[in-house]
Amino acid sequence: MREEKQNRKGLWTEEEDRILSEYVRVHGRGHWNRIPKLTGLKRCGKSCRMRWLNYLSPNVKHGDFSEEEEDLVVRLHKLLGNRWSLIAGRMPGRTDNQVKNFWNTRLRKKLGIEKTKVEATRSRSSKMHSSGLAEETQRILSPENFDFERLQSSEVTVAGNPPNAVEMRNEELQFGSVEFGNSDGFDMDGREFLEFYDGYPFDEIWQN
DNA sequence: AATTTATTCAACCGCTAAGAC
DNA sequence: CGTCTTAGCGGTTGAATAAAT
Repeated sequence: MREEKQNRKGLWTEEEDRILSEYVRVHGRGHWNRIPKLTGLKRCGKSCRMRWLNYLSPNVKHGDFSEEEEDLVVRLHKLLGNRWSLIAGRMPGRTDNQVKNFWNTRLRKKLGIEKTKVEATRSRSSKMHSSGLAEETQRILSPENFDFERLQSSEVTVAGNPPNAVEMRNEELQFGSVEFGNSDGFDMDGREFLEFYDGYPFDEIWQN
């Protein structure tokens, strides 16, 4: 018995957006795959979740990235690699998808970055929680790979409020201790470095 | 003006972690 | 414990649009 529950794919129509927005307004976010049943929307839960988080949510900022945002993406990518969600978590109003697209289409070209080298593709949290981030941070912060003078002589400004960790649950994030340039007596852990790096008190960012 | 080629980015897919039961 | 469901991440695709020919 082939039920006719063929879900739609492709771009969302205004009507579909309206239905999804109304559902979220009434029921809140979550339990996305109830939506097709409750609303008759011909979209799978995963698609609904994505559409809300990346487009319909009022937290999402639309339009081109500003100069400041671009600068921040460059810096954070240098520090964190292709961890788009982490980067987006530090960019108010921007989603991981937006950051990823922006990097791959505009910045990669602009910065003259060739193919995908063996670049920090840390897939996912298990690695972030354990030694993965510490290792990666070590690598990036090593004197060969990082220009501290340039970093220290520049200012980081971010429009809007400090990014919060809502929907990200990054408060569990832990940074391994990082030592670099023992010769110049530079010594901070990853947490201290991030504070230094973008000028926000760590707790302000990572605890909601 | 028509056709081809390149660019953009919304959306998809597979996979994994975490949670529910 | 195991199995099922839900949430989340990042690489990749392809339709829509723009630029080039």
